[in-house]
Amino acid sequence: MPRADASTSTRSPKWEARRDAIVDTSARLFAASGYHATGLNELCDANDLGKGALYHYIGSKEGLLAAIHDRVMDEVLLGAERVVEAGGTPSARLAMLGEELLDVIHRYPDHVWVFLHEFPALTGERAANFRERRREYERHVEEVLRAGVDSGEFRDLDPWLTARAWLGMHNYTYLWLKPGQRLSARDVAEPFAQVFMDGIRRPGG
Amino acid sequence: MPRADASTSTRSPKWEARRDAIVDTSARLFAASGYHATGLNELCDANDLGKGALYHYIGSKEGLLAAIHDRVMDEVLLGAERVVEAGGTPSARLAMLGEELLDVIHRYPDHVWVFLHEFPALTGERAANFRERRREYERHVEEVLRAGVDSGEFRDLDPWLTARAWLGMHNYTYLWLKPGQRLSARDVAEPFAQVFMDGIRRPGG
DNA sequence: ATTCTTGTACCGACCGGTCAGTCTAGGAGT
DNA sequence: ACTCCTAGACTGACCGGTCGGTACAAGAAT
Repeated sequence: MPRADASTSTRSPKWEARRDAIVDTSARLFAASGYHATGLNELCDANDLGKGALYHYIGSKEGLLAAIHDRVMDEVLLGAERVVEAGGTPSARLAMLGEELLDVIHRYPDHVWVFLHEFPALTGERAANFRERRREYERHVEEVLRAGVDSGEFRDLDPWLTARAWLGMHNYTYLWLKPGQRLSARDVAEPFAQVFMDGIRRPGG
Repeated sequence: MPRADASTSTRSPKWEARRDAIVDTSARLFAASGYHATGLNELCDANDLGKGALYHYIGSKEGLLAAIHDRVMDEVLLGAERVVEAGGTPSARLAMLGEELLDVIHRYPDHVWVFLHEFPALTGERAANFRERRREYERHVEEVLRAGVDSGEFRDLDPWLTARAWLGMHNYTYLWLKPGQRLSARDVAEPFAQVFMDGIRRPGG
């Protein structure tokens, strides 16, 4: 639940800012060509840095990939926590969860693209950490669905399976939901919520 | 609409069969480690072939990737055509479309994984061909939704956006829908159809 | 004021290794 | 004898990553 590396940072704010910029720029390259297909030299060119300087900031290529993942997961889990704090009926919470998720996808299209395509490239502890945070988010969704079934607001559905349907519907927008396009995050979140909510509400509700 | 290379094949049936086997085996490797991360030598080992023999069948690494894509798209479009031939109400057609799609994902989990993760690695004509066939399938979905709106069976929704919701919900199952697991394609298709259909049906229908 | 010290930011040549793909030579089937 | 198929040595490019060293700014010591 805390941020990726939190307060253990021993670096200057300037260093952190530069690193963040590198992460963002690199996410764009990875999204455009893929993680393995993007070479260190391309990353250096795009960031206006030599290899030595780049490694001064990122440690390793996989560290850079992990930083991109962390950025997305930080935002997504923060959104989920806001939903928990806001409370409300299961329907309201599910709708807000959708808004928050689509907002992240809309604001970080490159990071999300990389995360959905390249997560298998993470290894060891980094892979385990990522999987755990992803599962944590999925549990939030399942929890809301379970609450709705228990309260009778939703019909008697399988929370796990229904969560997968919900996640697919929303995550898959990474292919076409981009800033500066026709549709905003809210333009999509609303009709999606309407379809999904009508689809799972108890008929007599 | 026709198969990928159709009758232009000048090769023997034995050659075709061997090639198909290579495509299937390689799809497994690509799905496990990624296209760029899987080397030619690994492909040779897995297929029990030297580099010369492998290239006799695949032409190039990207040709192999394209063959995996074609296999999926052949099946998916074939399913869509069966739906068109079967006819029926928009609801019935959409449900059948879902069954067919999940059946392909369930039967070709590796191919689908590769296709959803690595399609940006296709270049030139191969990329254009793939995009066209993908769009063709998406148009099938939009068409059914439009028909449902026109007939009054579905409420007045945006066919394009709703098709994306439907596609996401179904395609995203590639992450967990595998043969030999708890859930069959039909086990998933049915509840998915129920959620989606209730979500888009006209209230008074 | 001036030298010295320290640490951060940075460069790019260079390392061993691996990549996709080619080529030569020959075995197997007809 | 001819075609089809196959192995694996080989090529040149490129890979991720390291390393020796430079530039510079901020203190500290004189």
